[in-house]
Amino acid sequence: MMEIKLYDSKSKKIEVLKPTQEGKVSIYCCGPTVYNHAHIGNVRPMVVFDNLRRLLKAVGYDVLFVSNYTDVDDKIINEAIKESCSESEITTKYIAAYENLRLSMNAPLPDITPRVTQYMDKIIDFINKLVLNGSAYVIDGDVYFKVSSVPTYGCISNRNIQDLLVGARIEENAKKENPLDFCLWKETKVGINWDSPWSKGRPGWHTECVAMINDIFANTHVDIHGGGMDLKFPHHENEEAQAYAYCSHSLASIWMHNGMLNINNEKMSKSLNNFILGKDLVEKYGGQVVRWVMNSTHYRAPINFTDEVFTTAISELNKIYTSLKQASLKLDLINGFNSEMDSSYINKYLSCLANDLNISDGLTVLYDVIKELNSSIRVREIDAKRVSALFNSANYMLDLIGINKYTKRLSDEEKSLYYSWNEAKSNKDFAKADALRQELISKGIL
RNA sequence: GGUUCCUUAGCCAAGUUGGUAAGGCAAUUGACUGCAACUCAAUGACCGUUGGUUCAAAUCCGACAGGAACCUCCA
Repeated sequence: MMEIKLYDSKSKKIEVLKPTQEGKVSIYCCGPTVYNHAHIGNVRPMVVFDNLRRLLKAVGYDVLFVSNYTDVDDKIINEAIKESCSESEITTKYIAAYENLRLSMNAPLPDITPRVTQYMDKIIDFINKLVLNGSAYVIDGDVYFKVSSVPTYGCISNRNIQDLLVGARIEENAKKENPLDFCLWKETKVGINWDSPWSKGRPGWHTECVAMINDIFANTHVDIHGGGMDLKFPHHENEEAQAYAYCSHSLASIWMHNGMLNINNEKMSKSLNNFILGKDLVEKYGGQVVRWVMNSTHYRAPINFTDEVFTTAISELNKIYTSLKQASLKLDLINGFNSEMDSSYINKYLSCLANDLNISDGLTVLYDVIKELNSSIRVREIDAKRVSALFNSANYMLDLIGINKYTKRLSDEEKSLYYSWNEAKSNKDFAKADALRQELISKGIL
């Protein structure tokens, strides 16, 4: 099996993926808090981890991909109050919207999508174990995690407790033993809440993922844990700390973080009023173009969205599909399709992707294929075997990064239309030829 | 204040272990074409600035300039 190399945020090195179970890879990716439509920042991890999932499957792994929905949160409660409805009405609505968005981005749903509300017993149980083993403490119905109980605290985000304390804001919550301690359970009187040994309340955000991983995956461990760069601290740091406190080992073999997204060189934020929803962008350009743009920059680097990058993406996709369309047409006319691929191109492509998902590098291989394809269909009599292999290879490469394959085939009627056009041309009946050409174009055949 | 990261042609962008820079878009020129479109070919980089290490640096080390993220909810 081809070796997969991925950058691990914790070791700060590119590591070879060594799954705990032979032939199987487990991935957990922090999902959205479903209080609103997903913004384009949420779209990036969809794409990045879907690319990873596709690659792992392509090289032969059995992949278990889990991503949660945070459906208990202050923002959800506030939204429910604002809309005067229940929390679950809010979350149901936005989970559906999120799933639609995923599908429009050609990112299939995860294998499992646990929700906090479904795991409340497990979460309470998990917190309780941390209280019992002394790494968490209870004050007035709240439960806090004791950061000092974990000597490795800071290992994910490369911080030390000293620096964090210096930089910490003045904490209004005087109840905590240490300003860095974070809330695992919070007593609450507003909004939805659950009974617990400590109070009626709800869990803190940082504890849900660990508790769910603990329940879903064996040994409180996943091969790959992913999310946005901004989750490194405090979210992932706190997850890791809880895992250590709970079972004395790391939560994940590889911690992957995708880069952020800027709009015209500015951070996307509500205050700057440059907040773009995923659905709006998809409506404007289509999921394929958006995905192509996201694929064009390495996943760890920030992407800057400008109109120009979308214009470029449209040109690039057009060029590729034009080539595939013409090749398909030529093959279709002579029933020249087979299922072969060019293994040399494919292997080269795979090894680019296997190197920490270097899609840019991989695209050079795709462009090589397209170039050869274009040349090979311009001859009088095409080599169907070769053209087909190139065509299939390009399609396969596109699919690996979540871009649609070209699959259209001509009907007999469409074929005869094409022949009529050729005939008119050879008869030098250009008026008729132009009319037929127009028809072929409007039918998407040319 | 602390911690990271980035700066490669008009634009996007790759560049594991140092050996004089992939690719794409746009542009110009040419070829092909009934006219187009498509396609093919050709044409571009003192790798932010400046010191240093080295036979050799975009790649390592230092300084400077500019930009970004995190340290608080955030993908």
